[in-house]
Parts: sequence; structure tokens; C-alpha cells
Amino acid sequence: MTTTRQAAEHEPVARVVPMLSVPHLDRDFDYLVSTEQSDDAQPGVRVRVRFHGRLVDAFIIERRSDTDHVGKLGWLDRVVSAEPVLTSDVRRLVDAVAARYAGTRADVLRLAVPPRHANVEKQAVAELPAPVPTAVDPTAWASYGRGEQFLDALGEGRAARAVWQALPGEPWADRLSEAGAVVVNSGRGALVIVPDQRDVDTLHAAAVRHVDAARVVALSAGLGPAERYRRWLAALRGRARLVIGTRSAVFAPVGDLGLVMVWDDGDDTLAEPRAPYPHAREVAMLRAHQVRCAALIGGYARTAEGQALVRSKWAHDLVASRPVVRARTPRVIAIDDSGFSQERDPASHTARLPTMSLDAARAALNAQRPVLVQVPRRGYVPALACGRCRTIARCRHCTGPMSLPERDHAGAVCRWCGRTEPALRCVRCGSEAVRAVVVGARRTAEELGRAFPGTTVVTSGGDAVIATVPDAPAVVVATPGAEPVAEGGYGAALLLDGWALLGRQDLRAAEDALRRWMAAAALVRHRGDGGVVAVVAESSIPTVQALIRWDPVAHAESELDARIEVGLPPAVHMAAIDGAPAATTALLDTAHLPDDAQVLGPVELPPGARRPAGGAAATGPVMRMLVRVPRDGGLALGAALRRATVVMSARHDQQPVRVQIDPLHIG
DNA sequence: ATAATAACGAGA
DNA sequence: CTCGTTATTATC
Repeated sequence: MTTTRQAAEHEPVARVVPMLSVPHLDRDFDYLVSTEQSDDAQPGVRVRVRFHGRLVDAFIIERRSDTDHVGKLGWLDRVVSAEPVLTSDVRRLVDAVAARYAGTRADVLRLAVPPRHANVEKQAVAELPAPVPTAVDPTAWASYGRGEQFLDALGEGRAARAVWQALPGEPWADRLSEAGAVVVNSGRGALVIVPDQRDVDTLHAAAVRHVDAARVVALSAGLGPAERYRRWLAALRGRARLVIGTRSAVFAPVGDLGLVMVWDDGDDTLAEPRAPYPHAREVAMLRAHQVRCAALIGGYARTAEGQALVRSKWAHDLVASRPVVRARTPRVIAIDDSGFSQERDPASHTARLPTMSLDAARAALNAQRPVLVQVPRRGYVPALACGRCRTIARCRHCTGPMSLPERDHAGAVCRWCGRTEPALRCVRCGSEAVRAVVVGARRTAEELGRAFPGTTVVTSGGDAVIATVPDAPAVVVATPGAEPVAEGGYGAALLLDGWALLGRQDLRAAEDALRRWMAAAALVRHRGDGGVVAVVAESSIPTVQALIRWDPVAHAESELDARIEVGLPPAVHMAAIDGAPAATTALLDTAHLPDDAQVLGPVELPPGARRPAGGAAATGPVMRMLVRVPRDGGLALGAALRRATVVMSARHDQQPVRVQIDPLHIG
């Protein structure tokens, strides 16, 4: 069954990028286009090509009249559809991300272009009436320095860039929607990236209040292939002009992009867990840079990365003045046990956390307001129980659960009041044996229920997240990120386990603690309205001070200074190379690293880290090597490691190695 | 990946 | 010099 094919008359060569994640095959390949295929085989469409005998998916990059290939060309096997799903903007972005993260274009393309759904693609596009500009009130941005001017700049199509710290109680989704509306009204597209589905829902609800609902679309993973592709196509085809989504939406094909926004960029979920592990904020900034559009990074707290953008003058500060901050924030008290002797303060025999923070909670409940209690994620802090009878170990002062902190801490520590207990003894059976158990939010809820008999106790966390709670007395126990919004604001919040958040051996421990605290505290009424936040941590710790003073910018400043001091991102760029010791050293030996690169390690992989996938299932030790280069050496680092992976993958004897650029957690 | 092929080394 | 094995290279 040999069919005679005729090459297209005009530009018979299609240059394609095949979807092969093998580094040394990440090149362009030319194929012949037949007459029948010619109309459909336009740049950006999906095709199938016979590659080394196998049929593989590919995207057409360009049509050409000639080829530089010396051998004979094969034919495009099939044009999958005429939909040009890979726009030139997205293709340039994919190229840049692959280069920066030392990955293959195929891997990035898999993140950027969702799988096709033929039925959805065939459906006719409904004609939309001409867009109706919506009214945007820029005065809502007036609390933030040059906020109104920022919106004006967006309306004028300028490439304004800002890092914005939202005030407590601020309906951030409305503010981001207003910024998006200004851009959409000016005829351009806007994109907002948020950490999770809950934020997508919140933002979408707000967005349709500010932008014609037919032009707003929300992309997220939990949609199912058909709906997901339908909405993605709405963006591609230009119907949707304000696109909202989680991390992979940062690649969404929004045409004539005028503004890209990222909310809460300190959230770990913005880091893609699949190779080459790009971070949505970094991709967003690359994109803004490439298309010269505006950018906005927002959150209650600020990351060192955000601060670096401000310090380098790439972005402006968008923060409220001190008097406004003071008026809008709750009163923050630190429940601080250290250096406090019971001899000097006999009153402290009655538990200090219960006295001070339970007082605050009780006052809020008496004022008919809900109280938020933030506890760590399940499994985050193991508590202790008797090794013989399994009774949970309790603090002698406040009856809080005891747990073992990080290694450098002697004795057990109370999760509520932070007091140290050098020698535990079971109150029931007298045994001195201890075992670790995990006390989650549910148990904390039971305990608090006992502390406030007759009060409704609600828990939110894990797969049972509650969006809102009514303005009524209730104790709301939530894990970070799952705090329900209280209508009118909480009367008080208790932030437990401060020492557990701050004591982690992680480069982002302090930043992360402040981010979680502020996210919870932002839901509390301001001080003038009686709002109180009690945080269980030493008040002398700078991060606790930053919460008390509500100064995320100063905290990010000193965080950035600290990273400069010790040479960690974003002050430098760093690559982590994980794998069997032989494999990682082989890769680094192969790499022609820049002259100013420093090789560090090997270090232990952070606990819970996955071992690099692919190839033979390695069983040996997994080690991490680190490469550090100056801040302006990021591209050179990516390029050098990219070349090394090409060489290594061509020699197919190696064990799997994972390369991550600027990983969130360095080990 | 995997097939073709260039390179290499030991035995006859 | 040949055969058998291994390293290298190309895949349009």
C-alpha cells in the first residue's frame, strides 16, 4: 500500500520539535509536507512524525522552503489538527524556561500545552458580542503608596512592575481583578497565577464582578480533560481575556498579554514538581520580560525573591504607609516563655498560654465572634505519648501536648506554651518510656472544645477545607492555607507551634512562618475593632517582631541580606544535582561550568525528597551536589548543565540524575 | 530508546 | 587478520 505523496508546492519543509524528553534529542528536525497536509501544517500545530522508526508527537515550529539536513527527509505522518496550539509567544517562553532550568523543551511543552480533546476542539466557537468595558474604581488601590498610579500605568499599556503587600482584611481577589479589568478594558489580556484551587475559586468569584464573565476563565488541574481543554482553548482563541489558574496556567496562551500577576509567591505549590521544576513566579517574570508587559507580585507577606526584584529596581514597591498599616492590623501578642522563671512569677503556674491567649479567645467569643486557631499540618509536629500505656504526654503547666523539637533541642517541648520539660514521666502509669505519635488538627479541636465547653468547634484542613464561617462565636481550627474566611473577620487568632515553624532547618523557615502567620492574622479584625492575634513564640525573634510590627518588607529585606551573606538564592543561582554519588560527579565532571562556579557538597537530601526517577531503579544512596554561581550567571549555569545532560544522556550507561535550578529547599 | 557503525582487543 | 564485544553516533 504505497501511496505516492507529492510535496507541497510552497514551503514543503516543516521544522518540528519532537516530544522526546531525552536531552540529546532536544533539537529541531525537518520533515516533508505533502500537498494535502500543506494547508493544515502551519506553525504551532500538533503533528505525528516517524522518528527513527517510531511515531512520536511533535509541534511544527516553522514552514520552510529548504532544509539544512544533508540526508533525505521523511514525511509528516499526520497533522493531528489544524489548531495552532503552540503560539510563538508560548514557544519563546518554553525555550527560555528550558534553557534557564537546564531541561528539555519537550518537558516544558508538556507543562505548557494540555493534551488535546478532539471533541472539544471540534465544537464551534460561539460568537461573542463586542467586549463592554467595565467600570474600575482605582481608589481601592489608594491605600498603597502609588497604587492608583500603578493602575493608570496598566491602563496606558505601560510595562509597570510592582511587588505588593496586601493589608490585613484586604479583599485581595478584588484588587487583582481590578488590575486585570483595567488591562482587559484597554484591549489586552491578563493572567493571574495563584497557589491552589481555593484561591482560584475566590479569585474567579471576584473577577466576574469586575470583568465581563464571558471573558474570564479559570484553569486548574481538577477540571477533567474536556473542560480543561475547553477553557484553555477559550484563552487560545481569544475569547477569554482574563485567565486565572494554578502554576501551569502561567504558560496559558493569552494573546497580547498586558499583565501577569502572581498571588502569594511564597507558597511551595508554585514550584512545579515535574522536570525541569520551574517556579511559576520565575516563569511569570520571564514572560513579562519577554513580551515587555506589566507584572504584579502580591501577598500579605513578601519573599526574599520579591524583595530582590524591588532592590534591583526591576519592580516598584506597592505598600501602605505605616499609619495605614497600624490602623488596619490586629494587635499581636507573643506568648513568650523563655527566660521566664516560675519562681519570679508564681502566676505562671497556671498555664500562660491558656491565661493570655485563652483570655483573648474568650473575649472574642463573648463578643459573639469566631476565633481562629492555626495548627500545623497533620504529621508536621509529632507529639509524644507514653511508651507503655500510650497516654498522650501533657504539659504540666497548660496541659498542651508535648513533642520533640529539632535535634539541637534538649528535652520535650509543649506545643502550646513552648515550655521545655527535661524529663517526661507518664501521669497515668509512671513510665518514663516515650513514643512519638502524630496529633493532628482534629485532636487539637477536641482539646479546645473542652477548653470552651458549649462552643461550636469547626476544623478545616486536608481534604475538608471550609471556605467561610459566619460571624458567630465558634472556635475554628485550621491548618495553614486552609483557614476559612470569617465574615466580618475573626475576633482573635491563636497561632500555635511557632517554635516548630521557626525551628526547622530550612532556608525558608523564617519567611514561611511569617507568611503563614500573616495569612491567618490577615483574617482577624483590626486592633480598633478588638482584633487580637496571639502567637506562641519568643517575642525577641525577628520574625515574631515582624509579625508584631506587621512589617513584611523589612523582614524580606533582612531575609535577602541574610541570603546574600551566606550565598543562597535569590542572591545567587544554585543548581542541585541529585542522584547516586557516581552519577552526580560524572555529570559535574562532564559539565564545563562557568569559571566563577562553586561546587559544594555532597550534602544529604532533605528528608522526604524523592529520588530521581527514570532508568534503572537505583537503590544506593542518593546524594546532592550543589553548584553556585553569581546572580548574573543563571543562564550560563543552565546552559552548562544542559550541555552536560546532553552528553550524559547520549552515553546510556548512567544512573538517573535530577538537576534542579534554584530549588525551594537546599538540603 | 535503539539500531547502525566505528573502535578495540584477544586469540589464531 | 577475524570475530566478538563495546563505545559512539544518529535518529529529519
